[in-house]
Amino acid sequence: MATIRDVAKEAGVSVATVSRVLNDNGYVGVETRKRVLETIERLNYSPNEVARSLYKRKSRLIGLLLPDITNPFFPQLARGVEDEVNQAGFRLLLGNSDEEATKELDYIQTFEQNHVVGIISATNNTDRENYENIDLPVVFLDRTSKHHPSVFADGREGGRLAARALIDRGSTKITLIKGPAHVQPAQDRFQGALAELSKAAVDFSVLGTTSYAFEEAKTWAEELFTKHPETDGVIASNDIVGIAILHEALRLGKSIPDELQIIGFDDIPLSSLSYPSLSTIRQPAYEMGKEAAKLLIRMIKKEQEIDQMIQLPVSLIERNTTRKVDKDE
Amino acid sequence: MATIRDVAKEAGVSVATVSRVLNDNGYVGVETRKRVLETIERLNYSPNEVARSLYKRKSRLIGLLLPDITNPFFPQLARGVEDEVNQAGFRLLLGNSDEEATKELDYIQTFEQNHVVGIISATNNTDRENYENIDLPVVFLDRTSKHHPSVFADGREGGRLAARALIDRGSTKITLIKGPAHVQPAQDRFQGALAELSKAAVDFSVLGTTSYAFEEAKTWAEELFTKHPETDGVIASNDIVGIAILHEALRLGKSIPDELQIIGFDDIPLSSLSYPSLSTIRQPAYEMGKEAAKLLIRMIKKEQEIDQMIQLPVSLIERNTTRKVDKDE
DNA sequence: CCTACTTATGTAACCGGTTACACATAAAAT
DNA sequence: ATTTTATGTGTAACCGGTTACATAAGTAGG
Repeated sequence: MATIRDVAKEAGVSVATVSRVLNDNGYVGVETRKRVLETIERLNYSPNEVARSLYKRKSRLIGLLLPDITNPFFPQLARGVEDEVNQAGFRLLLGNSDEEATKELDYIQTFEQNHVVGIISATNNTDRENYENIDLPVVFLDRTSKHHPSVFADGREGGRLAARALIDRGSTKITLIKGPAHVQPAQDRFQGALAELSKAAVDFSVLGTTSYAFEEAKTWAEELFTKHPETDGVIASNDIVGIAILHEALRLGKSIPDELQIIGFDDIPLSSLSYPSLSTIRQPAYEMGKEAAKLLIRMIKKEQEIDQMIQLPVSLIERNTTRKVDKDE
Repeated sequence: MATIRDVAKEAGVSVATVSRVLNDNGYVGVETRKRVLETIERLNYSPNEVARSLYKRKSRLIGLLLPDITNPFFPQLARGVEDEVNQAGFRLLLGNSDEEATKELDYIQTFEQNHVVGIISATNNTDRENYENIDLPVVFLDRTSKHHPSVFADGREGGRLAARALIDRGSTKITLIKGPAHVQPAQDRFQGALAELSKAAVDFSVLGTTSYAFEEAKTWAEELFTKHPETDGVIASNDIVGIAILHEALRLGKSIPDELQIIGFDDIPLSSLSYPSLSTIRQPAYEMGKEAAKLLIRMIKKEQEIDQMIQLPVSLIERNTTRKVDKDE
């Protein structure tokens, strides 16, 4: 692998000149520049980022910390982040925390050791000491923090929308699935839905769950119909749980949406492919990722004041697990 | 951020000694070691990976190149890779290529510039010049290459299994969906299924597709039933397409699996949550990721000769889009 | 004609680790 | 008692970029 010194020698100039050509700063004569560029080409030279990072004390890497890329919601976030940071010349160091504090800490350390210029984290416990003595730009994604800028969807409003949707469409015995207690956005949705249900003239019950994993979603679906067989409307904590419930309901021979309405949360790509297709509250995951990345990049470039909180709107995606409602009611 | 020199000064030793303590090599007195460790603790020192990488000419990073993390098959691969490399102390630099040669090349360059110690790529065009002048260990995942070790599932056998399954369960007018021509494993499956169908006493037709994206899957599902309304068995190119077809079939009022059997490929997590749940050919994605990582790590450590090709078995996952068959036929 | 500024280029220090080599002492071998 | 060998520690070069500073020539202004 050729170094800048090789190029310098070959082109008959000093390393400083090569560096100037490379970074397009300082004065370089037209002829010299041409010669250097030609030599770079010829030697197939590409600068060593590591050496550069060492001197500059910063790399062109950004750390992205997710709970679990295997959960279909996160790849979309990740893709949004990636597309945006790439455009600005950055690359991603990726980590899955599995919501474990140790793994999280390990990754944060890796990020620092590798001189990342910023971190985007979609992790719980946002205010844990983990993030307190970091002097890097940090943006929380799909989470909120008092101490760091955050990008998230309006979960409360989402919960309200979901509840309103079922109520408006005639469900009267609603079951509200409460997602894991430690997952912030799950609780926001829950609170929003709870508030709306409380205001309305419907019966409802709450079913607590502890994770989002596929396997367990099936268990909860079964539990739901054992505990609340008479329910005629379910607000799921996310689309995976929603689809699991749909599956179980069909297995039990329930007619959807006539006997039972179901509404999910997230709008993961596969939701539109369930049958009946799942009505859901959409979070603009890809856009959220992009916004977080944009925000982080602004922080990295120290552009003016940055918005501390970016809340993106959620929307009701009406598909076929909820009944149609007359527009003019 | 404290440096090794700060630690050395504080502990009253030389940087060499601190380095020896850090890396646990060379001779260090018991007392000295204790003092150094205590100082490291007190200063909250953690070594700068970038400086280390520069001297060693290798980092602790591994490059992972995927077509698109948004496709539900790949997060599983990625997770397998991550879990395995983490255990060996490596971290991941992630890139999505979107199957575009330019992006791919850009990422490979990033990987090299950042001194990654190895690359795992799940990219087509494995034998493109891209990978020819790399003097790093490269493992192809879910793809094969003549020049580099590869980890992949037995796609041909998968195709045969899928075809056999439908034939054995009584489909006689089968439609075989041919995945994108440039995606190697899709073609393997296709060839396998084709071979099996050709041998059997069934009618069949082939429908070509050009991508795996969600949106387009719906289009092909519609196209399928327009062109071949009488089909009673579909071999989908992957689970997403399979689920899209299932969705469309149900929308058209077809009874599954009585009127129409469907078999997918991959066994993505959501396949078991479709209704009826999707029968499919399972690829052990997580394990494939792990195997690829293990292989790469062995190459990095230059342990003995390495297996050039690791083929993992596929298996038929019989769920409810195929009919039950008597065991003793 | 002299000063001041612009343009062009080179030298060497620096970033923060790692390690070859030198040196010193103590213990073991001859 | 002398030579080896094992143990413990320090000095400085090195990895490959970037950049502060020095030097020099050309040219614009007074």
